[in-house]
Amino acid sequence: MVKKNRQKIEYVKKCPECNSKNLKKDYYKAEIVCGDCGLVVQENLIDQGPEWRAFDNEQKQKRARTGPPIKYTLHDKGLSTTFSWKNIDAYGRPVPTKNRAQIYRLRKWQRRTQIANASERSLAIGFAELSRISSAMSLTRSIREQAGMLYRKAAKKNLIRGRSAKTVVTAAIYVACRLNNMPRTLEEISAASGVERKEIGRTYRFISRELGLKIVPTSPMDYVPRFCSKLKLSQDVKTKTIEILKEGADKELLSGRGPTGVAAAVIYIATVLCNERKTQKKIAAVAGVTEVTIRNRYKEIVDKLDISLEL
DNA sequence: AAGACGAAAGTGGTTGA
DNA sequence: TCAACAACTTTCGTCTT
Repeated sequence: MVKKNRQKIEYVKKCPECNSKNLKKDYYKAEIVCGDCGLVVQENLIDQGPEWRAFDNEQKQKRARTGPPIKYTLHDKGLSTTFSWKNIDAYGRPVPTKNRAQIYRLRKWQRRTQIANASERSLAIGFAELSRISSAMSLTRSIREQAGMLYRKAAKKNLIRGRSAKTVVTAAIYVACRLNNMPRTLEEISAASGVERKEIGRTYRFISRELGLKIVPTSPMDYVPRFCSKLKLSQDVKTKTIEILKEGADKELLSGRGPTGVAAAVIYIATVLCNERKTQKKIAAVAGVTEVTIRNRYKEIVDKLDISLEL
């Protein structure tokens, strides 16, 4: 359902003369006229609606020349100016009656300029959150944009209802990373965004299903460059790792295993082979798995590929 | 003392009846 | 809806460097 963007003016409801509710708005003469007795009940009417009409969302977007104010801070936690509903001034004195009407108008416009409507608002919150998280994770521009696009799509499909904007944005980032073959682990994204891991996973599954995204399972290869550089490993190790992974993929012994665990184990093997040994603990920390998993994987791989690791 | 190893029990999510 | 299940984690004792 599309919400009307038009602001409601507080119109007179009944004709004071004949009590008829049959009032007609006349935007050309800018007045409200009683449909029964012809009395002009309100003058100087301002037509706050657009002069065009739109019959669907696309038209609405095309024709709208203005949007909500692009000031993210307005949507930030209490950073924006608000008017108290109480009729007292900054010193706690009651506002004189003659100024009340003015204050009332100020309040009204304050509200109106801040929030165009609920969906625009959550969009703004989302984008503010998006830029925060993506810079914390130093994501590339194209991933940011894709995440933004996904978020917009999700918003259009009303998928955010019942979820927090932040969670949906976070899930969008996760998806965008995967689509660009630059996967991040759920832990990494969780750390940068402050959203719980399982919450991200749930939301990510939900939006990828609803938006009909085809997401291929991640390959351990995608993690290698990032993990290696975090561990400050040489190019030799990286090359070796990729080599082993390719061989492993050919023999189909990597399927069904967590890609991060496999990547970590193969990196471990490569460091040993290249005499650049890192502890399992360090690799495990970078990859977000436990040492035990590394051990299990690398035993399997060494067995199947006949790699001898003399120490 | 730190790292590596492995057994055993626990966890969260998927699957199939 | 529930139990079975696979992958992975946690925990902990033991061995190795």
